[in-house]
Amino acid sequence: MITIKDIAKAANVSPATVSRVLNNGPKVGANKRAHVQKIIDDLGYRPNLTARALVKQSSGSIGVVIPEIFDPFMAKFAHEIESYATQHDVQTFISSGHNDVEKEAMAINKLLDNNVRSIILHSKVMSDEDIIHFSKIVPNLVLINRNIEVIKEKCFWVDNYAASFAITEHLINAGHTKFVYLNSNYDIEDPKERFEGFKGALKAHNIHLDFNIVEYAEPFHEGGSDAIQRIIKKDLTFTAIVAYNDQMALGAINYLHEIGINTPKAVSVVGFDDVIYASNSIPKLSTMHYPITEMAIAATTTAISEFIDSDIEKADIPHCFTPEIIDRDSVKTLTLAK
Amino acid sequence: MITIKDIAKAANVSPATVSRVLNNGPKVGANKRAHVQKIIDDLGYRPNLTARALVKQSSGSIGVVIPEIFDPFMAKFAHEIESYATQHDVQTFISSGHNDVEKEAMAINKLLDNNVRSIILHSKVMSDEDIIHFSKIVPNLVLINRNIEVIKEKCFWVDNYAASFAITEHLINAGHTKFVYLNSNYDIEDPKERFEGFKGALKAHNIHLDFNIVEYAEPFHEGGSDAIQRIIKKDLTFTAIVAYNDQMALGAINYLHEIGINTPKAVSVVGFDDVIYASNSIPKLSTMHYPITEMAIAATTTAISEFIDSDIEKADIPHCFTPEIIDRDSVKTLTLAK
DNA sequence: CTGAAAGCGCTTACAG
DNA sequence: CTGAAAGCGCTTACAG
Repeated sequence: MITIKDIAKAANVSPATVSRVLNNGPKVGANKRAHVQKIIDDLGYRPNLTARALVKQSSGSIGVVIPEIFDPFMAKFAHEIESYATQHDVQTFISSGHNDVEKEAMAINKLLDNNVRSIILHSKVMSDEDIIHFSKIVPNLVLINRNIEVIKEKCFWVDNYAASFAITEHLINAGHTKFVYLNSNYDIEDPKERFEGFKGALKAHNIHLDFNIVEYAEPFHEGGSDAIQRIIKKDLTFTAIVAYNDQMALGAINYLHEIGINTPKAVSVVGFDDVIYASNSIPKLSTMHYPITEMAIAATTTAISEFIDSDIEKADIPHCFTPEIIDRDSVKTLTLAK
Repeated sequence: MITIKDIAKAANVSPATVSRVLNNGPKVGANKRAHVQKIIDDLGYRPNLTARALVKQSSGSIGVVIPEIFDPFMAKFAHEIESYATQHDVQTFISSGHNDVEKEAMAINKLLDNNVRSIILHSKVMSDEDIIHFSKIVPNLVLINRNIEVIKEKCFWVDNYAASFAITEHLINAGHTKFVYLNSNYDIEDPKERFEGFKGALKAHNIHLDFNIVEYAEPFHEGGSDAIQRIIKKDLTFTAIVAYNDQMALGAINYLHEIGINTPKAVSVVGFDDVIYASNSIPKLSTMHYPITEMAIAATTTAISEFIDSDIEKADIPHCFTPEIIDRDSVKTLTLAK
């Protein structure tokens, strides 16, 4: 391994000077700087980041803790964060928290042991108190999909209410009044907020809400399938399904297809998230586009802005994001008899 | 930050002794060991991994370089590697190489700068020479989905020929003789090997192969859709489609659906990989199950076996894997008139 | 069984 | 503008 001393020797300067040119430090003569730089290049020297991290008491890396890398929604987040961080020459550690408080805490601690400069956390299971606790320990804790008042400037979240309101209204504008709502059975904020948005839209249009029309299940393909199956058994009349997310929507569509009910001819369906499947399904799903890229950039910028050269004004970074309607093929406009 | 010196002072021993109990080192009296351990626990001391890595000239982390975290197939690989590594208390760095030789090399170098102990690489764009070059620089370079003779013991790959042969034969056994092959247009080994397997199966059953029936496209949903569209224009007769992978298969199924051709009634379709979509589509896709979990475990074991306590015999780790047929709903058995 | 000392490869006051 | 020196938090021969 070639070290800073080797360069110093070869260049006939002190290690301190080499270090200064490496870090674009001040007070190095132009000539000497060029000379040293040439030797660095010639010998292909690469600084040992571990040593640097030790003296600086901090590495040039950030950590990311998400529930599962495997989940396509999360994978996209991780991908966008990593890609943006890499552009700015910062290394990213990605860890899974598996939706378990203990495991998330463990992941954070491991990251801390590795002296990351910042952690971007996506947690739906930690309490506000847990997170506030960690925000005091972690050098720079940034949160995605979470809004905690006291650390608001480190939070990036989506306006679930407005988004759910909008997609429901989209259906109402298409003439639908008989709804089914397929909700997630996870005990977190998002399902509640989205359901509130749904209720809000119905109310705004004077549509009565019968709680019989909502079913809860795991927010995945199977869950959507199960939930709609339970609805069907109730023998209700409906023309539109609002699902908690795309996966549930797609699960419902598939179940309906199996029993001979066509989407969108017989029933319209909308999802939420706009995951990759949404545009590859039959029919292509109308849904709310989750601004993952924008959120990832905002969060990563906040995570790294303190240790990179950046001309981004913090004040310009948005914290609350509103998804947009992507209207594809799963919604039919009703022509009313009345 | 609480350091080893703080513990030493509190326990009235030398830092060396603390270090020894931390590392389960030899030659520490049981009493003293217990005493020191208690102080460590009480104070909640966590060793600084950066410092340790510096003196050991190597961290307890491994690096993973994959084309894209975002790709569900790759995300699964990354997930399985990370999860297995975490079980053994080793931290994982995940980087994207973006299918670009320069970027992959960059990712590897960055990982090296961070003193990872091993790198698991999934590269389809580097030449054998490039990889052999890196295998000399990287402490322990492990390859997935690649088989390079001279570093065979570090390689883990799939028998594409056998797998493709098997799934094609599955179709032949169901009575199909008129095929279409939708291939990837990537200039890498896999498409060639799988196509050879397809040809091999036809030959074994004396079925004539007209090269007119193969079309090339990007190995994604759109590509499958494009490719089958080109086939349709040729006005060929066929009852079965063998696709390079699930995404192309699904793209083809969707396009056929749009023009009113039903799978599997009118045409049977098989994929390859068994990605998550394959079991959530309409119809559920018959495909070859890629043993990602098993391969990830084998690769990770090889990557970390040298620095963890492990009773796994290296000789017991398989290197070549054969996918299995998963028969779902996209293949129809033909009852022949003849 | 235990401790004092050297050293891993850097950075950064400090002094000049 | 430049260098000698100290130190980041550990581990590990070496000596006893």
